[in-house]
Amino acid sequence: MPRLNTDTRAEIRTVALELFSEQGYEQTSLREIAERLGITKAALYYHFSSKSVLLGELVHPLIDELRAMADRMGESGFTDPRAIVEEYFDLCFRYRQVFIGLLNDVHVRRELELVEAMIHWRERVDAVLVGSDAPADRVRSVVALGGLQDTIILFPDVPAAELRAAAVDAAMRALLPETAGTPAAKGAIASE
Amino acid sequence: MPRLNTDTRAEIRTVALELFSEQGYEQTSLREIAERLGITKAALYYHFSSKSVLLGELVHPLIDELRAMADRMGESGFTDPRAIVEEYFDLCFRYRQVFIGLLNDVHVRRELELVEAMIHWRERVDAVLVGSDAPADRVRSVVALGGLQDTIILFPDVPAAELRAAAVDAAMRALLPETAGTPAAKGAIASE
DNA sequence: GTCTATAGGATGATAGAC
DNA sequence: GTCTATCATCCTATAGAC
Repeated sequence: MPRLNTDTRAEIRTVALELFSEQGYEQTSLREIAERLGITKAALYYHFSSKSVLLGELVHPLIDELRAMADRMGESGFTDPRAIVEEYFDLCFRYRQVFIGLLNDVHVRRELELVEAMIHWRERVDAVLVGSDAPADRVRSVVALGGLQDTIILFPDVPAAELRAAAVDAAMRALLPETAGTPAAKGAIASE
Repeated sequence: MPRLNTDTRAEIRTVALELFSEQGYEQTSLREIAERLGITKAALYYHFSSKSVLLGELVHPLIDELRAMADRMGESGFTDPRAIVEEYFDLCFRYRQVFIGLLNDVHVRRELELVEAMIHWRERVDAVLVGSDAPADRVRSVVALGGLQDTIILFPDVPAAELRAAAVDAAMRALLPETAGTPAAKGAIASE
């Protein structure tokens, strides 16, 4: 019989994200998800045609937002490094459960062909952040954004505002060209 | 019959590391490993008592070295931030296949109880690198070391020396306290 | 050291009743 | 929408022959 007053589809997504994040995608069976909801695997298949489709619905919103962010850069005047770094932090933070639990999962990256997408995204962002596509320069951007992400994973209990301020600050310094130490070196970057 | 002129045990380790890195630990079956070596699963079990033990033999050397590095800090005079960051880069680089392929695998981290180990390690290293255990300060260390790791993953084709120079440099800047821009702020850190 | 054969179990997915 | 029952497939691991 139908369960009362519930949006089963949404509940499945919620439980799936929880379990995928905790245990990994492959290590979580549809049986587990169904059991926690008090339904059967077959009912689950009524709502999602496959395990992979369920995964996609969890991850795609983040991917889409990342893509939209990259699109907005370059086109419009969205080129201020600090603004970009801050927005990237906010995006990672908003989707932190997906970020931590799913984007780091080997199988998820394979299944959704995420590696190429992310590399491509990074290339575009790096170019704007350090104004170069030479590896020696892009390294700075990778340290900045990669390090930024890690703070969200490693400090789940630090208040968001405090974390954001400290992390963005450190990331901005990582972005500075090698001749750093001279605050005026790149105007908007070095100033606060 | 025994295969000629081969060290099967070592070959298993090599092939396992390759496949685990490419596909993830759980996604790689012992059948696959055995097939690639031209032996059977049963032979594999002769050399390694379980899949988990095989995994442990691949990962433990790295864990041990990380631990040894943390032990050397504090005790002896091994406290120069740049030296620590450089050694951390070298360690990550030397074990990059394990680092990229296994430490990022959810199931591996679970199975080897790696999360607590890594968090503990980071706490000790952070304290030496930024001289504080306040989150606002530790963030700098996390950005520095986390970002450093990412460069190894994202730039597999950049010559090691070039990568190291650029990555360590960016990481060192991320470590600077918020009042950065004044090169003399922390002596050895800011100078090159 | 390596083999064949198999136990024992979990999994994703489907068919068809209600 | 949810169920029961089942399929086909894969897995880790073991027993015992050679």
